Amino acid sequence: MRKVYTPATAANGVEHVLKLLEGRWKLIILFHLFDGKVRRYSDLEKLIPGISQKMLAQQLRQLEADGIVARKIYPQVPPKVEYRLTPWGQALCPALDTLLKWAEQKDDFPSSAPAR
Amino acid sequence: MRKVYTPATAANGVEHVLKLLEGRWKLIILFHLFDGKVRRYSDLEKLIPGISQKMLAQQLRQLEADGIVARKIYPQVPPKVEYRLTPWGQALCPALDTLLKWAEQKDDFPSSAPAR
DNA sequence: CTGAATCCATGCGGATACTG
DNA sequence: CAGTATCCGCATGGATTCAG
Repeated sequence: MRKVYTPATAANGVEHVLKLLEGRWKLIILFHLFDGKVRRYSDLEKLIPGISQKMLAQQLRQLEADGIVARKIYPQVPPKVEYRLTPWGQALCPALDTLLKWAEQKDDFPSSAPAR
Repeated sequence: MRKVYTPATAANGVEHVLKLLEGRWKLIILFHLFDGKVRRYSDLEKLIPGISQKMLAQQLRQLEADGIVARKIYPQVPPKVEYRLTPWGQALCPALDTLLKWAEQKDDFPSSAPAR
Protein backbone atom coordinates (compact mmCIF):
# COMPACT_ATOMS: atom_id res chain seq x y z
CA MET A 1 0.00 0.00 0.00
CA ARG A 2 1.27 3.33 -0.99
CA LYS A 3 1.62 6.14 1.46
CA VAL A 4 -1.46 8.30 1.73
CA TYR A 5 -0.91 11.89 0.78
CA THR A 6 -1.81 14.40 3.42
CA PRO A 7 -0.50 17.96 3.24
CA ALA A 8 -0.59 18.26 7.00
CA THR A 9 1.89 15.52 7.70
CA ALA A 10 3.76 15.60 4.41
CA ALA A 11 5.83 18.57 5.48
CA ASN A 12 7.75 16.28 7.78
CA GLY A 13 10.34 14.51 5.73
CA VAL A 14 10.37 16.46 2.50
CA GLU A 15 12.85 18.94 3.89
CA HIS A 16 15.61 16.66 2.76
CA VAL A 17 14.37 16.64 -0.82
CA LEU A 18 13.59 20.32 -0.78
CA LYS A 19 17.15 21.06 0.21
CA LEU A 20 18.25 19.74 -3.15
CA LEU A 21 16.68 22.81 -4.72
CA GLU A 22 18.33 25.24 -2.35
CA GLY A 23 20.96 27.46 -3.78
CA ARG A 24 20.68 30.78 -5.44
CA TRP A 25 20.79 29.54 -9.02
CA LYS A 26 19.36 26.05 -9.03
CA LEU A 27 15.79 26.88 -9.91
CA ILE A 28 16.95 29.31 -12.55
CA ILE A 29 19.13 26.65 -14.11
CA LEU A 30 16.32 24.13 -14.00
CA PHE A 31 14.01 26.55 -15.75
CA HIS A 32 16.48 26.72 -18.59
CA LEU A 33 16.50 22.93 -18.86
CA PHE A 34 12.75 22.84 -18.76
CA ASP A 35 10.85 20.74 -21.19
CA GLY A 36 13.70 18.39 -22.01
CA LYS A 37 15.81 21.19 -23.37
CA VAL A 38 19.49 20.42 -23.80
CA ARG A 39 21.98 23.16 -23.05
CA ARG A 40 25.70 23.49 -23.32
CA TYR A 41 27.72 25.00 -20.52
CA SER A 42 28.28 28.17 -22.51
CA ASP A 43 24.58 28.36 -23.34
CA LEU A 44 23.66 28.42 -19.69
CA GLU A 45 26.31 31.00 -19.03
CA LYS A 46 24.73 33.31 -21.58
CA LEU A 47 21.18 32.51 -20.55
CA ILE A 48 21.80 33.33 -16.90
CA PRO A 49 23.17 36.84 -16.62
CA GLY A 50 25.08 37.49 -13.45
CA ILE A 51 26.10 33.93 -12.69
CA SER A 52 29.78 33.24 -12.28
CA GLN A 53 31.57 30.25 -13.77
CA LYS A 54 32.18 28.92 -10.33
CA MET A 55 28.56 29.02 -9.32
CA LEU A 56 27.32 27.59 -12.60
CA ALA A 57 29.73 24.69 -12.39
CA GLN A 58 29.11 24.11 -8.70
CA GLN A 59 25.34 24.13 -8.88
CA LEU A 60 25.44 21.88 -11.92
CA ARG A 61 27.71 19.45 -10.08
CA GLN A 62 25.29 19.34 -7.17
CA LEU A 63 22.23 18.93 -9.34
CA GLU A 64 24.06 16.15 -11.11
CA ALA A 65 25.08 14.46 -7.86
CA ASP A 66 21.49 14.68 -6.69
CA GLY A 67 20.24 12.93 -9.79
CA ILE A 68 18.28 15.87 -11.14
CA VAL A 69 20.53 16.85 -14.03
CA ALA A 70 22.51 14.66 -16.41
CA ARG A 71 25.80 15.64 -17.99
CA LYS A 72 26.97 14.37 -21.33
CA ILE A 73 30.53 14.92 -22.41
CA TYR A 74 31.62 14.83 -26.03
CA PRO A 75 35.27 13.81 -26.14
CA GLN A 76 36.48 16.30 -28.67
CA VAL A 77 38.48 19.47 -28.98
CA PRO A 78 37.29 21.97 -28.08
CA PRO A 79 35.27 20.27 -25.35
CA LYS A 80 31.53 20.09 -25.61
CA VAL A 81 29.33 19.31 -22.64
CA GLU A 82 25.58 19.08 -22.64
CA TYR A 83 23.20 19.26 -19.71
CA ARG A 84 19.69 17.93 -19.56
CA LEU A 85 17.20 16.79 -16.94
CA THR A 86 17.22 13.21 -15.74
CA PRO A 87 13.91 11.34 -15.65
CA TRP A 88 13.48 12.42 -12.06
CA GLY A 89 14.39 15.93 -13.05
CA GLN A 90 11.75 15.78 -15.76
CA ALA A 91 9.25 14.83 -13.12
CA LEU A 92 9.99 18.16 -11.52
CA CYS A 93 8.75 20.06 -14.56
CA PRO A 94 5.09 20.18 -13.52
CA ALA A 95 6.16 21.73 -10.25
CA LEU A 96 8.37 24.24 -12.02
CA ASP A 97 5.53 25.05 -14.35
CA THR A 98 3.12 25.65 -11.49
CA LEU A 99 5.70 27.78 -9.77
CA LEU A 100 6.17 29.80 -12.94
CA LYS A 101 2.48 30.41 -13.29
CA TRP A 102 2.28 31.53 -9.69
CA ALA A 103 5.09 33.98 -10.26
CA GLU A 104 3.25 35.41 -13.23
CA GLN A 105 0.07 35.74 -11.23
CA LYS A 106 1.70 38.23 -8.94
CA ASP A 107 0.23 41.29 -10.61
CA ASP A 108 -3.25 39.83 -10.34
CA PHE A 109 -3.15 40.37 -6.60
CA PRO A 110 -3.29 44.04 -5.64
CA SER A 111 -0.83 45.28 -3.05
CA SER A 112 0.92 41.99 -2.88
CA ALA A 113 4.48 43.04 -2.25
CA PRO A 114 4.50 46.43 -0.52
CA ALA A 115 8.27 46.72 -0.85
CA ARG A 116 11.06 45.77 1.47
CA MET B 1 -4.07 41.17 -24.19
CA ARG B 2 -2.41 39.06 -21.61
CA LYS B 3 1.15 37.90 -21.87
CA VAL B 4 1.56 34.60 -23.66
CA TYR B 5 3.10 31.87 -21.56
CA THR B 6 6.22 30.31 -22.98
CA PRO B 7 8.56 28.33 -20.75
CA ALA B 8 11.51 29.26 -22.90
CA THR B 9 11.27 32.98 -22.30
CA ALA B 10 9.49 32.88 -18.98
CA ALA B 11 12.67 32.14 -17.09
CA ASN B 12 13.73 35.70 -17.70
CA GLY B 13 12.06 37.86 -15.10
CA VAL B 14 10.77 35.32 -12.62
CA GLU B 15 14.04 35.33 -10.75
CA HIS B 16 12.80 38.25 -8.76
CA VAL B 17 9.69 36.42 -7.64
CA LEU B 18 11.56 33.19 -7.06
CA LYS B 19 13.90 35.00 -4.71
CA LEU B 20 10.98 35.56 -2.39
CA LEU B 21 11.02 31.83 -1.65
CA GLU B 22 14.73 31.67 -0.96
CA GLY B 23 15.80 31.05 2.57
CA ARG B 24 16.32 27.83 4.39
CA TRP B 25 12.96 27.73 6.13
CA LYS B 26 10.52 29.55 3.90
CA LEU B 27 9.14 26.59 2.01
CA ILE B 28 8.90 24.59 5.21
CA ILE B 29 6.94 27.37 6.85
CA LEU B 30 4.66 27.68 3.85
CA PHE B 31 3.96 23.97 3.93
CA HIS B 32 2.71 24.37 7.46
CA LEU B 33 0.37 27.15 6.38
CA PHE B 34 -0.85 25.09 3.48
CA ASP B 35 -4.50 24.83 2.77
CA GLY B 36 -5.53 27.97 4.59
CA LYS B 37 -4.26 26.67 7.89
CA VAL B 38 -3.83 29.23 10.63
CA ARG B 39 -0.89 28.83 12.97
CA ARG B 40 0.33 30.65 16.01
CA TYR B 41 3.97 31.52 16.43
CA SER B 42 4.43 28.83 19.03
CA ASP B 43 2.70 26.31 16.81
CA LEU B 44 5.19 26.87 14.04
CA GLU B 45 8.01 26.66 16.52
CA LYS B 46 6.87 23.21 17.56
CA LEU B 47 6.04 22.09 14.04
CA ILE B 48 9.45 22.97 12.69
CA PRO B 49 12.12 21.21 14.74
CA GLY B 50 15.50 22.82 14.55
CA ILE B 51 14.41 26.32 13.66
CA SER B 52 15.54 29.10 15.96
CA GLN B 53 13.35 31.93 17.15
CA LYS B 54 15.44 34.34 15.17
CA MET B 55 15.00 32.45 11.92
CA LEU B 56 11.32 31.82 12.43
CA ALA B 57 10.64 35.47 13.15
CA GLN B 58 12.88 36.69 10.36
CA GLN B 59 11.49 34.46 7.65
CA LEU B 60 7.96 35.26 8.74
CA ARG B 61 8.74 38.98 8.59
CA GLN B 62 10.07 38.59 5.07
CA LEU B 63 7.19 36.47 3.88
CA GLU B 64 4.88 39.07 5.35
CA ALA B 65 6.71 41.95 3.69
CA ASP B 66 6.53 40.09 0.40
CA GLY B 67 2.79 39.72 0.67
CA ILE B 68 2.79 35.95 0.95
CA VAL B 69 1.91 35.59 4.61
CA ALA B 70 -0.48 37.63 6.74
CA ARG B 71 -0.03 38.30 10.43
CA LYS B 72 -2.89 38.90 12.80
CA ILE B 73 -2.23 40.20 16.27
CA TYR B 74 -4.69 39.77 19.11
CA PRO B 75 -4.14 42.61 21.58
CA GLN B 76 -4.29 40.62 24.77
CA VAL B 77 -2.14 39.25 27.53
CA PRO B 78 -0.47 36.96 26.96
CA PRO B 79 0.06 37.93 23.32
CA LYS B 80 -1.46 35.86 20.57
CA VAL B 81 -0.34 36.11 16.96
CA GLU B 82 -1.70 34.12 14.07
CA TYR B 83 -0.15 33.52 10.68
CA ARG B 84 -1.95 32.55 7.52
CA LEU B 85 -1.43 32.80 3.78
CA THR B 86 -2.55 35.90 1.93
CA PRO B 87 -4.64 35.43 -1.21
CA TRP B 88 -1.46 35.49 -3.25
CA GLY B 89 0.10 33.06 -0.85
CA GLN B 90 -2.90 30.79 -1.31
CA ALA B 91 -2.29 30.92 -5.02
CA LEU B 92 1.06 29.34 -4.29
CA CYS B 93 -0.52 26.22 -2.84
CA PRO B 94 -0.89 24.35 -6.14
CA ALA B 95 2.81 24.86 -6.73
CA LEU B 96 3.65 23.67 -3.22
CA ASP B 97 1.43 20.69 -3.75
CA THR B 98 3.12 19.77 -7.01
CA LEU B 99 6.49 20.20 -5.37
CA LEU B 100 5.45 17.94 -2.55
CA LYS B 101 4.31 15.23 -4.91
CA TRP B 102 7.59 15.47 -6.77
CA ALA B 103 9.50 15.03 -3.55
CA GLU B 104 7.49 11.94 -2.77
CA GLN B 105 8.13 10.51 -6.22
CA LYS B 106 11.81 10.30 -5.51
CA ASP B 107 11.84 6.63 -4.69
CA ASP B 108 10.05 5.82 -7.93
CA PHE B 109 13.19 6.68 -9.85
CA PRO B 110 15.98 4.14 -9.37
CA SER B 111 19.44 5.44 -8.66
CA SER B 112 18.26 8.99 -8.46
CA ALA B 113 20.52 10.42 -5.83
CA PRO B 114 23.75 8.40 -5.69
CA ALA B 115 24.89 10.23 -2.58
CA ARG B 116 27.06 13.25 -2.10
C1' DC C 1 35.22 25.58 -24.54
C1' DT C 2 34.71 23.78 -20.00
C1' DG C 3 35.98 23.88 -16.29
C1' DA C 4 39.19 23.64 -11.43
C1' DA C 5 41.64 26.39 -7.89
C1' DT C 6 42.37 30.04 -5.05
C1' DC C 7 41.46 34.13 -2.34
C1' DC C 8 38.28 36.81 -0.05
C1' DA C 9 34.00 39.45 1.45
C1' DT C 10 29.41 39.17 2.68
C1' DG C 11 25.72 37.61 5.22
C1' DC C 12 23.00 33.67 6.48
C1' DG C 13 21.86 31.31 10.17
C1' DG C 14 22.79 29.35 15.12
C1' DA C 15 23.16 30.21 20.20
C1' DT C 16 22.18 32.93 23.86
C1' DA C 17 20.24 36.52 26.53
C1' DC C 18 16.79 39.92 27.29
C1' DT C 19 11.85 42.29 26.96
C1' DG C 20 6.70 43.82 26.80
C1' DC D 1 3.60 34.16 24.44
C1' DA D 2 5.99 36.34 20.93
C1' DG D 3 9.23 38.29 19.90
C1' DT D 4 14.06 41.62 19.64
C1' DA D 5 19.15 42.20 20.30
C1' DT D 6 23.75 40.75 20.00
C1' DC D 7 27.67 38.10 19.03
C1' DC D 8 29.93 35.12 15.91
C1' DG D 9 31.38 31.03 12.86
C1' DC D 10 31.08 29.18 8.72
C1' DA D 11 29.22 28.42 4.29
C1' DT D 12 27.85 30.81 0.19
C1' DG D 13 29.05 33.04 -3.51
C1' DG D 14 31.96 36.69 -6.34
C1' DA D 15 36.33 37.78 -8.92
C1' DT D 16 40.27 36.26 -10.76
C1' DT D 17 43.63 33.10 -12.37
C1' DC D 18 45.15 28.83 -14.30
C1' DA D 19 44.51 24.39 -17.05
C1' DG D 20 43.20 20.30 -20.28
